[in-house]
Amino acid sequence: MIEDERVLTASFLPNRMVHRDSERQEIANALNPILEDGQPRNVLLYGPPGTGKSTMAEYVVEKLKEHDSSVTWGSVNCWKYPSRFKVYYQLLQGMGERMIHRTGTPTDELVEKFEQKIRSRPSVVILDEADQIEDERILYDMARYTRTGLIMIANQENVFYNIDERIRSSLSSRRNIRFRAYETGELLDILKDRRKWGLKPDTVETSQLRKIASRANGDARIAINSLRIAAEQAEEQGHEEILDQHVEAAIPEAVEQDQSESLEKLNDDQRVLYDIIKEEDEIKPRELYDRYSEKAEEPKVERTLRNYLRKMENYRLIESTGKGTGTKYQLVD
DNA sequence: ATTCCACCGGAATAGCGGGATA
DNA sequence: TATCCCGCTATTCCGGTGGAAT
Repeated sequence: MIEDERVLTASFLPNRMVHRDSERQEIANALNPILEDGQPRNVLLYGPPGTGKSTMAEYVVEKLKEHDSSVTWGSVNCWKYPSRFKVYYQLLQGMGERMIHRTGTPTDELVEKFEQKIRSRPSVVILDEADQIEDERILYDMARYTRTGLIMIANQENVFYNIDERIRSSLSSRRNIRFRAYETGELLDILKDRRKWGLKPDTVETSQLRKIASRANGDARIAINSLRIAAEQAEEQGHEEILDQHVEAAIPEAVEQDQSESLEKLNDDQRVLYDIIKEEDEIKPRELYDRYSEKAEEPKVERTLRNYLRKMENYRLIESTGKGTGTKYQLVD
């Protein structure tokens, strides 16, 4: 039933981006100067998850490379790699630099190596989840390099509200490009595309795709994953085509997989905190600390818990409401 | 209006793991 | 082998903030 599994994953880079023409054009216009020895404008792509931000960033870079094969580029997920060292390490790895040790190497050495790599060449850096960056100098560095286009990706437009004024001004000429949630009809077109290249003919009906599209909440990642899961389940059960029951089961499964990925990134102590908040569905900090100290074998200090909680908020697993003494934590949703 | 308290998060620091060097 | 260096995490200390109580 499945023709090409990769096409049915959200990270697959399609050879055309449906319903994102103006966005693509805007990014290309901002970056094109690097091909003519000029200074590009930096861009910030912002919008909810599953709206094509990361995919579009890579897509535009691909097109630039087709135009000029000397274009070098790197991409980092700043959620997974938030420190200055890790960002440069990832960038260099992506550029084929394998001879770096993870420990013992000073960050400045990585920065220097990176500068050499991109010197006097057109280059692009993609910082995905840019709001998770822990060291502002990264942004400062990136804005400084000549002939280097910077694509930042975040959920919110106001990523740079509480960062240093000097850094903000060096990024001030950036273009903010909004990626809105997909309409159901647009998601349907995306799914049709994936069906064409990913599945054998006549295995899923358009009405079934429409059902997935309407339930995905404008999130293309959820939609595509749902289609894949439905196909996998149908295949597993030896069917020649996807049945409605497969579609029904696949959608919540896709949502759940999305969430459990985040949960896996928590350490034991963070997990304890998460479970307590889940139990209580709304809890004040004092009580949360106390309950945690009882449950954990080797409780961490309060300040550390605050760091954990902030991190978990960034992961969008929990959220806090109110300020000062009125603060309460709860699960997101 | 003033005081009090819970809460937040920045800055400095120690300890750890692990490569590099001599 | 002993020592140095590096990034990272957890910890200590503490000033600032805003809601609640007086």
